[in-house]
Amino acid sequence: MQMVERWADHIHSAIVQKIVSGELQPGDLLNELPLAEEFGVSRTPVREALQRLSAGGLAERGRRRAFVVRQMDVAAMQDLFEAVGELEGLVARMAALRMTELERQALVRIVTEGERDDVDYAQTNARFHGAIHAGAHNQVLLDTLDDLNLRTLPWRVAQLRASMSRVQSSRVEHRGIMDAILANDGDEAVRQMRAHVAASFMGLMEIVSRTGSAP
Amino acid sequence: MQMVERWADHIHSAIVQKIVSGELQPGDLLNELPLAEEFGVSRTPVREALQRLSAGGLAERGRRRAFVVRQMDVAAMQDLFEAVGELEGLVARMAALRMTELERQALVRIVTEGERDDVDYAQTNARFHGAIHAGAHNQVLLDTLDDLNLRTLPWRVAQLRASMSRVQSSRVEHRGIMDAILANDGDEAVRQMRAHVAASFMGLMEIVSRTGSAP
DNA sequence: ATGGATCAATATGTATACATTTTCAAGCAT
DNA sequence: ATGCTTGAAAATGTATACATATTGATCCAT
Repeated sequence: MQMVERWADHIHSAIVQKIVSGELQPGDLLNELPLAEEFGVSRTPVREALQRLSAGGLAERGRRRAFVVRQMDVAAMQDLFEAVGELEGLVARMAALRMTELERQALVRIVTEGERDDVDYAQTNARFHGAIHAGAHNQVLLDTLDDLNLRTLPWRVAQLRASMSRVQSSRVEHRGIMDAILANDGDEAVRQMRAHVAASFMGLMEIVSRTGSAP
Repeated sequence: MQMVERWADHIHSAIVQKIVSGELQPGDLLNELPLAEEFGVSRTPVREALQRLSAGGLAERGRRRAFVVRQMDVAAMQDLFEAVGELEGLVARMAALRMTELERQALVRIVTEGERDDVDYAQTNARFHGAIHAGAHNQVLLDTLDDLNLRTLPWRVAQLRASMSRVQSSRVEHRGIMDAILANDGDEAVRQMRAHVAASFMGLMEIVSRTGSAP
């Protein structure tokens, strides 16, 4: 009973990886035949993968009805980042009100360990937000937020490498959010989380105006 | 240059309609071959439609990897309804802070006309929420909320017919939310919108425990 | 009688061939 | 030179055939 991963799933994951890593950039063509040849399969599983990418917001239809890696103009980017910020705030407030004692201790551990100098910031940040998402105890909001965050990743990779100065202030913000949650202060958690997300997105708009173009 | 709708789109819309209208109920099989014969096409466009249904949360994989109309246990239902309530509240607050004067007047008109006795409540409710969604001026949140609301529809149809008593109180709630928005009172708009959505979902849990079952 | 293995049935996964649509360019008329 | 028409090229949309996997039942061994 060996379960072999289906090609459609594998191709989907592979293309997602290429998009969020920057190997595929917004506007790049996603034609079926070249992809099929690249993976050594027919167009059928490639089509399924592309349709899923489109449903997830990472691809859109371009000329000739072909899929392209999603492009976003400045307005769309602002909407996306604002949505993520508001949702992260919402989830942070819920976490502040209903996290279990175990989950709170795990959060403290993540923040504390993340303040060491030999740990990867990106991973710490992911674990931090992951812990809060889990603490909100709502699978639907978790999935929704994951989808939106995935859509921001292609635009964040460039920024992540550039601004190491963000790491130090981000650690401070993490601790501030953690304190608000530990104090069951939902409103304060919202405020600080919104500010944290906004700060994380700072400087991305100029990248958009360079790389992105209106669909 | 006549643009003929593609089968995949048509089939997708048709199945969505059947699901939200109750003709297809949670747990019902969505096998490819019967659907292909029903629409007089091959399995290919049917598969695309089903995959899109799954991505939209209206279908899920069942036995034999076949798709079925999505079932939800009580916990999943609570998560979904809570998510909708929180997001509606979020959007209401944003609308209160940034609706244009024109949009505010349109909202007043919708609420006022909705209080007449010869108009359909479901339509009025849809127009009311649509106006607020638009007033939030964020396409991403609008799309997200539309997706989640669509997922609640299959469970609301039964309820909508049953409880006519909700109409009167719902009108009062609409006016309360409107007043908060007109007063630019974001926090009050959140509170009232959450209460409104929660009241709209009242009584659905028992339907879940009858119809739905754990996946 | 029960447990497990094997095999057939059925539905999905993939490959391939054909149809349709969309671009783009070349050519003609104005 | 400009604008429209026409047609060929290329990509997606659909149909069909084949491969694979899952499920359920039957048969055998204990």
